[in-house]
Amino acid sequence: MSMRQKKPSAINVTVLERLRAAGLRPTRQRLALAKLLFARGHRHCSAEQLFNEAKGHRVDVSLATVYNALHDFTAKGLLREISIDSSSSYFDTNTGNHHHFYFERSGQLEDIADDQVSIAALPAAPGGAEISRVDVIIRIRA
Amino acid sequence: MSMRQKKPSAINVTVLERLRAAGLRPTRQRLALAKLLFARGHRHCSAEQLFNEAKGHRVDVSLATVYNALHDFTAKGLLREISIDSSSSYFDTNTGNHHHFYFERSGQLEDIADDQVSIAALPAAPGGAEISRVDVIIRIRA
DNA sequence: CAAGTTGTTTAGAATAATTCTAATTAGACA
DNA sequence: TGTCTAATTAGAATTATTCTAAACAACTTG
Ligand SMILES: [Mn+2]
Ligand SMILES: [Mn+2]
Ligand SMILES: [Zn+2]
Ligand SMILES: [Zn+2]
Repeated sequence: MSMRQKKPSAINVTVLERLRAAGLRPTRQRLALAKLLFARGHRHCSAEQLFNEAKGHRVDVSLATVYNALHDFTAKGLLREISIDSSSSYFDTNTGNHHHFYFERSGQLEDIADDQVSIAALPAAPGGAEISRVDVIIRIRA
Repeated sequence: MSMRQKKPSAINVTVLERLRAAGLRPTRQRLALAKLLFARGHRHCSAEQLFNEAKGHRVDVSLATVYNALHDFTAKGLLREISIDSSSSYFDTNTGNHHHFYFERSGQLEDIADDQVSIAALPAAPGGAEISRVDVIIRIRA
């Protein structure tokens, strides 16, 4: 009974399947990053944050790979990219319809469930163009 | 009757008064930039755009000054800064309540009058914090 | 399993928007 | 006009992000 054999845990299997289902090769780096991102609850995370978190967990991964993974995950619909503060963008593990509180002082984002906001009237897109999504951002001062 | 005396035009007087009213010294550079920004209709303008426009109008002004002016104008409420695309921020000459179409392909912004959007329900800010503003962005694909 | 193929990772350089520094210039106002 | 203070500027610095091209690893096929 070798100590080498590591049986993949439930969370690892889930993450691996998510990557495969998205058409992304489950590399060591992507698995580790996806685990950090998706292990528990929804989050809003910058590239730098994820990179530091990886370092903290002894996950050896380059910053370029963090950017690659975040963009690949976003392209496959596993993440949503949010640019609110021009200083850096956030990646949201919640890809469903929802909105945000933005705390101007701290730069934190907090989810607002879709049904908490009701938009009664919306103008038609000019020229009948297709709406890709509607973002509501409630900015909180201080 | 000297050709040197230049009587300030109506638009120049207006711009000068706006700067003074805001507590900003009406310098040659600020007057020229404010004229470009506020001369006609509302606009959404990046620093680079304004800088190039100034060059086109033979307004000799440094890029640092363009940034300084845009931030000073924003701090005094003459402009509103908008960060939608993480690649650069826009400055909006419309500082009243309104919302935006964002054309993902071109990066253009278009105003939506406040009364065209009706938000029936909004969650309370956590901890009774003060809402500084609510932004609605309708993203248009293609 | 052993290629062979293709996608991924990476260090480090490059890019680009923005900010900073420190020296010069120019409004304001007595 | 002279003094004071704020604004402008060139150019360097900063910072998030992207690019390059070489090494590597996952997948496929035989
Ligand atoms: Mn991005
Ligand atoms: Mn800014
Ligand atoms: Zn979210
Ligand atoms: Zn606007």
